[in-house]
Amino acid sequence: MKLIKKRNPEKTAKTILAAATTEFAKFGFGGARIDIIADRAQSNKRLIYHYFGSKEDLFLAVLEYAYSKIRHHEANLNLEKLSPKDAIKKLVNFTFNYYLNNQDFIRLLNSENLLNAKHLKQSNKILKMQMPLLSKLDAILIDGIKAGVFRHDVKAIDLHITIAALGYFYLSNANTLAAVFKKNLKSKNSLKQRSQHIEDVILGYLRP
Amino acid sequence: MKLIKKRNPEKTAKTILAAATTEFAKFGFGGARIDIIADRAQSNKRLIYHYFGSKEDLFLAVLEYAYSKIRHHEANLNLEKLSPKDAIKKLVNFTFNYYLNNQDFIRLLNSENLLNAKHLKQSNKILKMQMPLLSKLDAILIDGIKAGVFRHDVKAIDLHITIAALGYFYLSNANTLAAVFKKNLKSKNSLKQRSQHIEDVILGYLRP
DNA sequence: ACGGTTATTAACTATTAATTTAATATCTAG
DNA sequence: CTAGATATTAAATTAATAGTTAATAACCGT
Repeated sequence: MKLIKKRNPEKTAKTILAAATTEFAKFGFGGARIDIIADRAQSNKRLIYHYFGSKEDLFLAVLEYAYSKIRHHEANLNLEKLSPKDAIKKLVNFTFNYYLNNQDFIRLLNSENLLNAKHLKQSNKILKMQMPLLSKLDAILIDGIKAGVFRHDVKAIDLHITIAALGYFYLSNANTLAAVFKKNLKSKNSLKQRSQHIEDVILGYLRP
Repeated sequence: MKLIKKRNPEKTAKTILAAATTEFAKFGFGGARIDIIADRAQSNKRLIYHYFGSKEDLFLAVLEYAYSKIRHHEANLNLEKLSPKDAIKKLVNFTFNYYLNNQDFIRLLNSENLLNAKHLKQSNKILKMQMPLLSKLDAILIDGIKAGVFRHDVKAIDLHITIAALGYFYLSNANTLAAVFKKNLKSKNSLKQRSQHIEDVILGYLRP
């Protein structure tokens, strides 16, 4: 008689998703191994197919969950309560720190971009997630422009991408940059400096 | 009697390197197929091992060659002849356009970063390549600060990374951003706007 | 308490792909 | 002109690995 665990479908699926996140982040879509995900989840390969269908569908589930997490955090920043300048400062610092503390997210996105976002393109959940932040940012910029503290030609989507770029690139390319500059970009000191530089760039740019 | 091509070792190696660049850029290190590289180079799998040793060594050769190309272009910009502001403008626009016209380079770097730069870290050629541009940029900044057209707290390495980040991230993540924003970021118009925005950000930031 | 549904397990399969072996042809130095 | 070195080719090898099959156990409504 074989030993079979007590059933717990939801927990099993969640554990698989978490193990898959780690594995995909470490090795990318192609490099990730279904066997390893199953082992790490203390589960069975067959269950991955049972719950998620295929390696590709599993990867999409991982991506969707990763996006939902960052959007959720962003939604809780309460930027509305702050002055335009403080709101931008808070958003900029949050963004850098989120990437820093969730480098799995960066690696998942890099892997997906290498695949031309073929999984995300199929997702209908993703589309709706992004809009809230973008319109919030738009409102902040309008306020700031009216108050005369921001330059007039700034667009929300441009700024959003730029804020992301400044931290994301630094972290996602830290390894090649380190090889090229022979400098450890992830030391506490380097990170603090980068964070300050990013704030300076965004606020410096926004000056009227 | 089998037909065997006339010998041409140098051309063979070069052709393999070019085919490998395309293949690695398209599919990343893990996704690239030695068979396909051999076919595309109208060559033979065995020759890849003959000339390059292994898939990993081939990838490193591809990376080193890709870096040497961009550094070579940068070296020919003749920034010294321009005013500090014009020099920065030229560098910023060159950088974006180079990435735009050489997206293989971006994809190679993304793939290498997903592998924690394990190949580049072994390279001794790479180290020496980067320094010329960085010291040139440093000279430009010092001039600009003296002339009172640049802010006093700007550091060459920070600015260099930031200039790279603004274009690189936009292009490397264009596919996921497009999925999320439902917008084609690679249309002629979007690219022109982005290019202008990047210039605005850098020059806006640099104001004293 | 039992029968259908769903969760779980282990073992199998078919395929793919990096690397090697071994055979043959071309080149080049003396 | 010939022998050793190098370039080229085709085919074999070996190791992984995504996905499947089939068997069994737990759950749950009635």
